[in-house]
Amino acid sequence: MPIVSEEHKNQRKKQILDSALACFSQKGYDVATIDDIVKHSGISKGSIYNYFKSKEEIYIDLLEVSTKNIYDELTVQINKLHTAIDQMKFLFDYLIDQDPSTELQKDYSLVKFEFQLSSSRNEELKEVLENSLKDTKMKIIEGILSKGVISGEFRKELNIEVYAEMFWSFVDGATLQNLLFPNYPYHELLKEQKSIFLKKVIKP
Amino acid sequence: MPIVSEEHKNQRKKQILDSALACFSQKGYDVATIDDIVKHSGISKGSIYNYFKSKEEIYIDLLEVSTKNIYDELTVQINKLHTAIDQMKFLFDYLIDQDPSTELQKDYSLVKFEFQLSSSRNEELKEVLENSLKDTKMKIIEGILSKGVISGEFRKELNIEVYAEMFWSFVDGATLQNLLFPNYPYHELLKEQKSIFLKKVIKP
Amino acid sequence: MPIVSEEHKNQRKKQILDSALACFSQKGYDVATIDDIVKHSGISKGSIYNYFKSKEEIYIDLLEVSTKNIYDELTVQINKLHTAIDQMKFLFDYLIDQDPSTELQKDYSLVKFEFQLSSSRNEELKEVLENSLKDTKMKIIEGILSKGVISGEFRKELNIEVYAEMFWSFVDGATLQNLLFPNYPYHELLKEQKSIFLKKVIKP
Amino acid sequence: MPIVSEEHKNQRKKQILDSALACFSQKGYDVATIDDIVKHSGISKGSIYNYFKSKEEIYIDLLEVSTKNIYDELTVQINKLHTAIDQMKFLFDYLIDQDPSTELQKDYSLVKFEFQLSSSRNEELKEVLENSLKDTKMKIIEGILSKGVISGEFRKELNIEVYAEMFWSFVDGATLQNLLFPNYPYHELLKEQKSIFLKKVIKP
DNA sequence: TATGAATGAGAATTCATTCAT
DNA sequence: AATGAATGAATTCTCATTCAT
Repeated sequence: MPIVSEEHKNQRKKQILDSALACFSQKGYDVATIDDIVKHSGISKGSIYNYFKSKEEIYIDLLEVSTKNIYDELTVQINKLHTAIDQMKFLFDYLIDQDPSTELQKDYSLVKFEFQLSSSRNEELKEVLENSLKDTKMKIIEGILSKGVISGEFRKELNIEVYAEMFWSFVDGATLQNLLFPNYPYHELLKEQKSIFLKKVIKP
Repeated sequence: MPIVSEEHKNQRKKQILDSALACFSQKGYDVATIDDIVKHSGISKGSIYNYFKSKEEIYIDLLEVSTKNIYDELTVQINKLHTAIDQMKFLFDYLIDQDPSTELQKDYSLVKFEFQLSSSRNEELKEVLENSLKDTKMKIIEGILSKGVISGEFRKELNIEVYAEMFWSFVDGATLQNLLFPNYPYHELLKEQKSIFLKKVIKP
Repeated sequence: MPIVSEEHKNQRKKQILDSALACFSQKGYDVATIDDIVKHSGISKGSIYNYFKSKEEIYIDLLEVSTKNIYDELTVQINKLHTAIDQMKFLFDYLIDQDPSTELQKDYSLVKFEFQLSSSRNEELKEVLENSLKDTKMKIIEGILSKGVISGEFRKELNIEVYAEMFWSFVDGATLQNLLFPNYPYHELLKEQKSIFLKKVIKP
Repeated sequence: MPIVSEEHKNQRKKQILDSALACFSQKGYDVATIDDIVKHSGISKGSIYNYFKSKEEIYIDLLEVSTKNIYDELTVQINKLHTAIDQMKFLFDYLIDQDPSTELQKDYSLVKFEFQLSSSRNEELKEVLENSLKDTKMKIIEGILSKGVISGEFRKELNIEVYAEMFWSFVDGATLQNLLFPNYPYHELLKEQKSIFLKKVIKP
């Protein structure tokens, strides 16, 4: 018989994660302190430790929840479309429109990149990344590509895995550059890449 | 021991930077401690602070020196070639051969990516990145592209800046993915990208 | 323990300042360490830094609080007396009675002298000294002198500022010598000075 | 058979002590570093440790040498005068003329006060102070006073020790205030004190 | 003698986590 | 559940002193 509703608890957790996102984005995970989150969220230190058992748990939860939110929504939109080509175009356009991304998008991207980097040194984080984040992203593009191959829209001999990796490595690379350099031609690059990628993939 | 040769001092500095690279790569800049560098290098803490005035200075020097070493060498090799197409191919092949890159290469890449991330939160680092690291990389590719445009090898209407950014965003993106995911098809991706890029760039 | 009364927090602060006084007095500000204060007070290092943000802040607070306590009390006592001559005599007697002063008095005096010295090299300390410490002391003596001039007890042509400075320079000088040399004839000197000073000041 | 002449060694020592005086005055003994002295003197660290076995020894030597220099010279001048009254007047005038003292005078005074303070916490320093510094100063004034009593210039019943202490406690107090407060009326105070002191001391 | 690189104990300060209220 | 005071291990950096050259 909980004193506080599940609803309220989720609300509280979300509040903490939102603040954590802001703080980790601004200062980086290692430099940001629990006190930063306290100040940003207005929630006491003790309370934060009621909801999460460590700073690292906040980090992991943050990434899992954010990623899920973003890609679930995207998947729904993509599945509304009927051809692989349309889906592919939609995915590109969706990513192109992200710039000039919202502050939230930017925060998320920064934190995600740092997480990826940290994960290369920390087994627990790596597992989260592999199982949760990477998987979600790859499923989307692999889904579209195999759908296209099956439907005959895309080239039969297409190496799906390579093209899927190629897709995200370019997008992630561009997103990173875009975060780091103010005049980065994100739009142009993605548009260019869209046309190149489609030409390579679509059956001539 | 004093009144020691400049040679010896440079050797000592290099030793410290080498250890710093290993430590920063293994744990990340924030988590790695000066004591880690002490342990790894066998040089005392006091001595390290005789050569560098802060942990941050080690970080910056490390990036500047490493980058200079890598790209100076690369530039020399490229300049030996006479056509832009050969230079472009050489650059791709050079990058393709980097994988499965030495441990040192990997360490450098990891640290460089973390540096890029940190630089988005720290003006001093950002300046180093802009003035030193980014600049060096961009000059190489822009040099090749403009040489090709002038010589007539490449398309006249080529937007050099966009293609230069595109080139590195892809390479950096792939390098990052390669670092993070063991089965990343780095070779295939770069080869594919080489053929795509050349086709786009070379006058038909 | 949190959500603790303001009372308790003030008590804690006082405890830290008391220990700081003891430590700074015993070893000097620069030589005394935070660990000394930890050991003396039984309060953990982290806690001390919850109450004061630096060693220097402890120093400044210590001086301000101590001075305020001492001179506020003294001012109250002086204001109970109705003639400037009585006030002047009381002030001398009060200072004469300070010797052989309590340990606390001695500690305070030592720390105060060191603070004065440090303040000649540190703008922040100098400001505290000028605005808080010096001012408080000068107000007391200037108050008495001008009261005496107005009431006709003291010589009309008395240069109040000069005599005020003279008063404290002598007292502070004697206090310092007294601290430093065990057989210093503090009593006799102040009694002598009392009679000289009064004779010079009182209208013949 | 020394390689370097005694002359040269003394010259070197003096150079170090001069720099030490400047550094200790500017930053205080604890804060000033051997490297500060190295920088100021142009003499290497190793060399400094050839001439003095520790930072503290520099401190002690500095005080002893400076004090000796100052008071030896003063004693010579005083002994040229034939009456105690003239000597007393000369001493006052000498001290009055010290303000606006030279930078060197100021440095010496600051360092001397700090030394006095430190000596209250350090037996070795205390001994130096008692045996060397205090003694020298007291001898001068006690010499004059007893000469005056014997010659009949001064009051027979004069308590020489008390008046000697009183003299220096006032002078040192004023010197300290003068160092610390830019507008301190050092001249006026000493002139005033000169007339008071002489009146009290000279046989009516 | 002169040099200045090397050393490491020790300083101030921070911060994730705990826990009494 | 919520609070925020308390803790102390861990961090960066300093500096008197030593000693090989």
